[in-house]
Amino acid sequence: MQLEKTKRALRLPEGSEICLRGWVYRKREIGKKIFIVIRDSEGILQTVIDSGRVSEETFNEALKASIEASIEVCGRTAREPRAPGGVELRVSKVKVWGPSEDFPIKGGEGVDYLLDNRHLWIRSRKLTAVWRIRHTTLSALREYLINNGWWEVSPPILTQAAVEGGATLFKVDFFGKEAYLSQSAQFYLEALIYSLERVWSLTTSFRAERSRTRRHLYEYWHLELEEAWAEMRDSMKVAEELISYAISRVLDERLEELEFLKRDIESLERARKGNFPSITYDEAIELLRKKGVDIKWGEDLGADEERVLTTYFETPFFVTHFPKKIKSFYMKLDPQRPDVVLGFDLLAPEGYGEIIGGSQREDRYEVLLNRIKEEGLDPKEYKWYLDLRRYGSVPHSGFGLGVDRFVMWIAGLDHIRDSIPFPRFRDRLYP
RNA sequence: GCCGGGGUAGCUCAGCGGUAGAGCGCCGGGCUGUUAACCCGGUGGUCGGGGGUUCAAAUCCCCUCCCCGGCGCCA
Repeated sequence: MQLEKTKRALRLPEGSEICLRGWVYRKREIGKKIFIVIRDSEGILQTVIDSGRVSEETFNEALKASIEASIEVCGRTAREPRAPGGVELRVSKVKVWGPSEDFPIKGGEGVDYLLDNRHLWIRSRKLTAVWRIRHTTLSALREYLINNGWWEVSPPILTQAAVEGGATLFKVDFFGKEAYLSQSAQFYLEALIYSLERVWSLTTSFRAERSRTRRHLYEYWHLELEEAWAEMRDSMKVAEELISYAISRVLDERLEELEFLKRDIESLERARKGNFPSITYDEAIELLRKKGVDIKWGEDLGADEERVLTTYFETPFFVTHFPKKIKSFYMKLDPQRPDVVLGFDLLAPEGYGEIIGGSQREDRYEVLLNRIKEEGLDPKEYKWYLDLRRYGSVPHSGFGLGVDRFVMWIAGLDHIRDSIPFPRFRDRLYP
């Protein structure tokens, strides 16, 4: 008999003889019949073991198949309106591969308990749907870049210095020297454009900031890219195409999973079309004041401000030209207005907030050196980074995408922890 | 780091000075079409930890640990 997957089995002709391998998702014993709903990587399917039609030995084997036991069942498919999905498997043979002790997750458990049992909870149907959406998202992001002439490179994770400030780095012992886990590959990508011009990397980034929000991880997946000869607007165009392409692929390939998660598709359908609006920081301040928000020019946009701005747009939108005081030293100053930088954020709608941060980089040696000094940083720490402006500097721009946040928005999750199988956040290191 | 909420049975919670409770789970029994099956019976506790007040503390006070939500930081 043919080994099948649950999802395919639903579409086979009635009476097909097949075997299924999977895990016991639900089990109901009614008198002389046992209903076992089997779960595999594709979905679920109800199976029936009827004591009148199988040997006593087979029936007893089915009795042993407790929740989450791994089993193999063989039988004949049958249309059955009473079964979920309209098809069930009438079983002739049962084999328990790995029995299961009393499974700790029954339904109704709290957040803390589920996180302590994350290694078991990740097999839930909800999280499985997220993993599938995450896979397609990652695959689409890569595909876009590969098909559009971007070179994938591999920057280091162990680094010597900070990209932005030093307070938020995880320190590790590098044989007696202090080393840090990378919080961004940006500087390394900037170095690599002199060889490959358009480069990207997908790595974990680390931020040792004790965040208490639903949008922060200490260890997160960071897609970064950097392009030579590109101005800020060029980079924004790439961001828009990249995001809308990935959303489009997820809508095409993961509709079932989005529906299972009860995701409202409307917002994604609008985003797949691109054409993200763009406003300047100045315009953002103006819009906020119109809505009665008390904010002065020069103040950073916080969560409350982002929420208000979101009400103006139904797609992701850009905010550009921030005051230089609230942004990093490496962002290029606007030649027309040296009090603002050529930086941009991309904010997702529905309250999901910033998913991309990028900028044109300062490519003039003297200006960059002065900016480093202005920020009270030590130029010696940035020696090699400054060198890049001494040997054939070019205008260049780039950005970083928070992959987990992006997945969180696509899947409509209410917490970033569920966008990744084993989240590192708060004080959680187990499992 | 700051503000707020909370730790009581395996799980979710009620009880808030006077003999520790419910639902679910689990175990046993019944049932040949269940959908988180149902019905009957059974099982279940350092009331997060330490100290104090009191005749008496899960309950009041102090210290401490842990969890959740929000802000800040950002992606």
